[in-house]
Amino acid sequence: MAKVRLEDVARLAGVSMKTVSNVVREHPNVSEKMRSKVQKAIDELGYRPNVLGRRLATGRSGMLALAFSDVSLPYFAELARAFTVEAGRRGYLLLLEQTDGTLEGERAVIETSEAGLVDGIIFQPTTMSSLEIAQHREDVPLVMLGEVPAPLSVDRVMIDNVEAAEAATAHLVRSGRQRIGFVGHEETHLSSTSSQRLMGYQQGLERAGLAVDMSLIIPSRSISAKDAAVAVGKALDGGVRFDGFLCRDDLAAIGTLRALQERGLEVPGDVAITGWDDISLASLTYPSLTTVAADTTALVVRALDLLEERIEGYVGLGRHELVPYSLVVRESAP
Amino acid sequence: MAKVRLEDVARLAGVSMKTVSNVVREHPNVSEKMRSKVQKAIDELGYRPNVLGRRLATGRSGMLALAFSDVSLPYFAELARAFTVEAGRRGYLLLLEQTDGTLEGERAVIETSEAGLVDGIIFQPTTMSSLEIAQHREDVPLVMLGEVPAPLSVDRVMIDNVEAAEAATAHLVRSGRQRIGFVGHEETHLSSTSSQRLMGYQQGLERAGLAVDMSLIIPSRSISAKDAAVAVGKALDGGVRFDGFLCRDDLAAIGTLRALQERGLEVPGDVAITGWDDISLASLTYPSLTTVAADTTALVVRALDLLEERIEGYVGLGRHELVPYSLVVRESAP
DNA sequence: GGGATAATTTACAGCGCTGTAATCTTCTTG
DNA sequence: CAAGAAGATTACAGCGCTGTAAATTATCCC
Repeated sequence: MAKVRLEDVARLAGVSMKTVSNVVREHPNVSEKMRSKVQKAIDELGYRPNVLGRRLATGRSGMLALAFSDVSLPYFAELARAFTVEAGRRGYLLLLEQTDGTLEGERAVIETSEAGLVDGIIFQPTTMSSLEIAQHREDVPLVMLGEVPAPLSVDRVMIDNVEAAEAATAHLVRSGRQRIGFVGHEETHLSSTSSQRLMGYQQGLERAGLAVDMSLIIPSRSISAKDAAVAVGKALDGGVRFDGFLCRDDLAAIGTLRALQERGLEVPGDVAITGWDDISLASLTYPSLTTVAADTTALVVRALDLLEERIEGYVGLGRHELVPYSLVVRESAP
Repeated sequence: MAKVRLEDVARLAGVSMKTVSNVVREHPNVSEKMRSKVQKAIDELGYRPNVLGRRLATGRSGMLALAFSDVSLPYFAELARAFTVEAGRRGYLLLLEQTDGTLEGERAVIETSEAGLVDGIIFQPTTMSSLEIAQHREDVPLVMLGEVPAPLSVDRVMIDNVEAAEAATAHLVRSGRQRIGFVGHEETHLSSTSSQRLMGYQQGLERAGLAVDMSLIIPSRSISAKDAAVAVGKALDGGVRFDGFLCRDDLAAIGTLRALQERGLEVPGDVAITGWDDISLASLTYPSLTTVAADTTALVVRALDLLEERIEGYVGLGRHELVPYSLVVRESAP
């Protein structure tokens, strides 16, 4: 079956192309008579509008790009799901782009976004500088996610990482922990995410009158459970004692948990652990993880709200919004 | 800065649009003189080709859709990552579609694919019937993934689930397990995936001379670690004894692990567990999971090979291919 | 150096659709 | 019942690009 075009339908129905177009798009000013006549032709021919043609004509592609480092990280996977669903509800399709957290990858995202393929882009950078982000073509609406400093001109949605980290630290302190470690940040090139969480950790300790002990701060070769396990294991084997861990994210927490259990330490008996992100597996480890949970729904909704406003033509300084978070208390740090 | 079109570049460089187009696409027959002249104009204007225009003209969108139930499931997230990367290597962008495993969702995928937006689609259905899949418009190349029976006309890549399940079962038997349970299939509307794995489980038991005991077969309310944990917990609390579990997937295995640990049972001492998918966290649970690992790279590469061949115009009966798998032996079932 | 061949470059028609503006109907209302 | 308003329909240009085929220029060989 050759492809059916708008024109074919118009010819069969004996009306103009525009009328068919109006019927297809449910334009209000179409008489019932026309509508049914055209609909009949559409059904008969099995016509499907070609999205590309429409998009060229309207200048809207109906697609959004979602760009972050790596979907295989559970937090991003869950974020991707939430965005796909909500974007779908708003009539957009989602293009997935991964940057691997590299500068090249992030630049590629910006490039792609300029090719007119997508109407807007939701971007969680890891390394790109705020300056460079600000220089992207202004005609492509962009909303940032995450902790990288946002240029004044760009919208951004995040949670207050410093505050949340401080709250989690306070929670550990409250349960009597004194030697609280921090695990999972990068060994070099600290990301903004890690640095804000570290800052909150430090504040939390200081506010509790505890000294920051550098030997308790354990970086990880990569953002993964495996490397966190290795790093924590090495520290433990090196004789460092901990009674609590503020982990940069749930993956680090899972790695930490394993490193402790391998060595016969009890969680939370000997050591308490908090994670970050509240990935769905966080409630299924044993013990389950106490973790910082961003209000993902709010995050997604606000990000898309801001993006749609930009797409509708809003101009103005970047709006920098915070969405709520909560500390979900589970077994690993009651 | 208003958008720059091909025509603007052509005018500035004093050449035809087609020549600019040729330069942009690195067409071989362009003289060096022309190339540099045009390139200069391109740089001066900051021209970026508009992908939509190109695609309308060539009839190729350069996009592929990847459709499955839910990216937030780790296996799919990891699959999505592999596909994005490999598709990117081949010059395609990936559109993510989620079906939630519902018939509606799966139909929507087929619909979208017909709108000419994507050049092809990689689709892992859960419930759609082979007949209905076969009826999709033939002009949209489609490659199936997974265990749903594939129509004769459609390409499909999978691993031999029955054989793999049998192998995993045999592995459990070999370590002396006698009361091996199966966990994680649907309570009603068994998916093809579950049913094939159950079949392999049954074969494995029978071949070892063990009887199939229905009380050891534990369905789960949903494909999730949480529901698997609940289901297994209920069985254990109901007095059913197990010394091994073949789990439908790693999530079920994680849930099972937790259910056992909560009740003070040792893994693998009292009970051995195998999972399926080898998600990245499988090596970081404690104990780590023995699991069936599909050769994802091969899967992705073959799926894209087949799809590209279809896009290039290959017609012919559906090719049904198997890719290798292996049983990764870790702590949960040594 | 002339004719033939190969290499470049160009003009132009679309790809499939929608916006605009113009035209034609139908409906109100004094 | 006619004039004007409102509603429905249409013709057509054009979104930004590339394929085709024709036109032009360069290259080759005896």
